[in-house]
Amino acid sequence: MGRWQPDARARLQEAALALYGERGYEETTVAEIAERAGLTKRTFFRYFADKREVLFWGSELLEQQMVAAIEAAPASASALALIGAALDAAAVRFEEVREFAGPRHRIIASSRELQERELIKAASLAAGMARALRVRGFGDTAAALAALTGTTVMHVAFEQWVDDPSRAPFQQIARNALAQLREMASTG
Amino acid sequence: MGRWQPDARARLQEAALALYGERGYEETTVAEIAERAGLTKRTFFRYFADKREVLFWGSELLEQQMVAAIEAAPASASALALIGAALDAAAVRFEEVREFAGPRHRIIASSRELQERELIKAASLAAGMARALRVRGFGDTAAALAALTGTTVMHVAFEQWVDDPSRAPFQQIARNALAQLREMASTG
DNA sequence: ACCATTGATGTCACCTGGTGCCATCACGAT
DNA sequence: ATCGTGATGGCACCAGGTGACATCAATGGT
Repeated sequence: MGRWQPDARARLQEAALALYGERGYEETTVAEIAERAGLTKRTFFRYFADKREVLFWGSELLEQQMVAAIEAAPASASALALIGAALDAAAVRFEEVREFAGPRHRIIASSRELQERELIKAASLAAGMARALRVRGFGDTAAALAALTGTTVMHVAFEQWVDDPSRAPFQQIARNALAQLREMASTG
Repeated sequence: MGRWQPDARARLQEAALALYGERGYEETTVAEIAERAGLTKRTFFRYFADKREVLFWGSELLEQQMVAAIEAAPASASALALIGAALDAAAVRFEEVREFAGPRHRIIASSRELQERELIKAASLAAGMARALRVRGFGDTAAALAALTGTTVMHVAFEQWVDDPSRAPFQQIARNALAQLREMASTG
């Protein structure tokens, strides 16, 4: 045994999730999170850039997997077909963390600061997908439109998926949403 | 003359815009903004909820006008046609403030905090438009997809419009972007 | 002219998020 | 045993943000 317990980062994440859930995000102090994890405020900020980031650590992984799906798809695919592939990749990730998705989502929904952070993560994701689409030869406008449409579908599908009593798979919900959007855009 | 100069809010906005532009957002202090406006930090926070909000005051007006456009459109309109009407309304507002749009946009682009705030304003706008679409009889999913698609098109069009050397009208750029999105969604 | 009310502002104390700097302590390598 | 090295603690400090209270100008009534 050493001076330090292992997994300081994970302990801080667990403590934050618990306290944010029990007492609310704004009512929870970084010092309290650190204390619950057996650490100090100063150490918290060595692992996470700010009080919000502790809930979003690992979001780069989702972006990487969605971008990788775009890069791996067949060359003949249309822009929205590539977005569909990225959403399938997101579905894999979401199902992995389904257990934590509900509580985490409720916490985020309760705080404007946290919603802001989630939105900029989505924007970063869209920027990454747009870059991948441009690499595949799509123009700036087409790439941006398709990538942002991807985050739109992901957002709408996520809201339906989380807390869905029938526990339908995210992939199915997202595919339906994307199909509905295509239908909407091609008629009228 | 009285103790108070008039237009405290406007003076604070001007001071903030100037200082954010000259020295950068993060390098500017609320106390400095207030001092430049001949006021104090405490008074700044009576007019604006936080340091970011001073750049976004009046954004409710845009939302109101876009929602009103949705409410005023003919009953036969499709969801995306209503979004097109809302974008036309946005075009009117944007052209009114074209003079300030460039500097303001560059300031926002320079700061993550400000980008977060802008994103949540767009999300609020989308929520407002979705509500209006539901009132018009569209289902939850269709309303959310269409409204978020509207903010997507607005965002992409805005980026092209601001600082565009040819000074093409926002309405034209947005209509082109929406048409391109429809095209993309209906093929492939 | 005098006074009470009201609303905008100033003053002060305080909390919290966040950071820089340096000290400390356990562990592994030599 | 000693010497780094890396993770942590401690402390001072700044800025954003808020609550409570004081202050002062304009207004209106008497």
